Amino acid sequence: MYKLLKQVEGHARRGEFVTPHGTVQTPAFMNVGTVAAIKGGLSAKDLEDIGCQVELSNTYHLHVRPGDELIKAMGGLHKFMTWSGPILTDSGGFQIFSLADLRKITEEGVSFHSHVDGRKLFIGPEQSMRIQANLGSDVAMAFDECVKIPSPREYFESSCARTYRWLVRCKSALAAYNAEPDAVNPGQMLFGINQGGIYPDLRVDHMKAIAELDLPGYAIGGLAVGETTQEMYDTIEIVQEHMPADRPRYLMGVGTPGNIIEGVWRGVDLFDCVMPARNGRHAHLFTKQGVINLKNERYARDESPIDPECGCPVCRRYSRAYLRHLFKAEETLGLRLAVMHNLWFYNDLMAEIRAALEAGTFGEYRAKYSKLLDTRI
RNA sequence: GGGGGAAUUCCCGAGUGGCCAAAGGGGACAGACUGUAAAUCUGCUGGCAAUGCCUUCGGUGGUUCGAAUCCACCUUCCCCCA
Repeated sequence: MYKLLKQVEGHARRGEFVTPHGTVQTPAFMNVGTVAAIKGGLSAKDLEDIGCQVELSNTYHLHVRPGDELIKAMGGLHKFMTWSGPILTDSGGFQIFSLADLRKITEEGVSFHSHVDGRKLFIGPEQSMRIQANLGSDVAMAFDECVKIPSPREYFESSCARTYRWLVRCKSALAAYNAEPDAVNPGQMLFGINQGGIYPDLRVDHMKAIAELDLPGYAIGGLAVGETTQEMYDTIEIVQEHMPADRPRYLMGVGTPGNIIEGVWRGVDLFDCVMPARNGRHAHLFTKQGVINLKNERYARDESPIDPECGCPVCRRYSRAYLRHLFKAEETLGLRLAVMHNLWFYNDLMAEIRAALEAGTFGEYRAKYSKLLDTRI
């Protein structure tokens, strides 16, 4: 359930999203732990410490290993990973894009060759819903096809139509699975996903069609996969007008801090991205002054924290020089601390955005930070 | 005392007459990363007025049209025998 608290400048919204495992203050960033772990060595406890509201895991990856049946037998994903807050699971649709060389699509669904051991596995709408029901996440994402940009318009047309048919199947399958007596999380919600590349008419037609299915939330998918940043922003702007205002809006896989500010400006409530974790592991750190690469020689004797304006546990204690040393020495502590800082930065960014929305100063906040935060310094 | 082997560009190491500014690896330096096959991948690593030129393969001298590569001596290091 989504409650709009305040509609402000642009299309930006301050709201609350209620899930079976707690209420999410939106706009919010969802922290990506694909295999029920934040890469870089963060625990569920760490997620609590860095202000994470929602954890995100992946259907395909957890199905491959350790198996969704096993997780169900262990009491569901929340209990398994000891995260008691909201969890959203992605459907495996993104793997149609990212594992393009290992899969084949048909109307029924997608057969993958496991990236782990090569074995064949089939995921269609019903399988994706079954897996997500077994995991017991609070939000199950529809099984969609994330199509690379550029692709021929005809491909987007047929893919969108198929993704719509898959969504109808997802809706009835998930309802059935969650009505079973041993359902892990009977209150699990299904979000539909809009596709259509950067073709405005395809995007709008698809959005209108899936909106009629009256789902608890909607996502914009298929962006940040090859188009320009401006095309991405334009697409969000065009689609958001047709997204139900009383449901949460989720921009999948996006993005940089600047992308998030611009997404909020265009009415998005939920975000997720691997960037803070992956780039953190690569010593690429976000600060209020811009982005730094901690491996650069100029930080070798820098006694200051990663970001003087940051209040995270890492910045309160360690110097750039020490963290750089950890990276150069390939100590895993460096990865952990860097990811911790970056995720804190993202969650803190969202808190600042929410505060600015409440104070009516988001326009100024956007003007100050939208470009600055993505700039390499 | 006698015999044998080795010295290569930041490091290790290939190279035994021209295709060598010199393989490969490491390190260093830098870049990429957006619903995670990513603690990964890419570039770069003698100098310069740069489709070419200069300096460089322990040192000095020599052979040759041409030497990191062949010869002589020197220096240093390693191994074996006494």
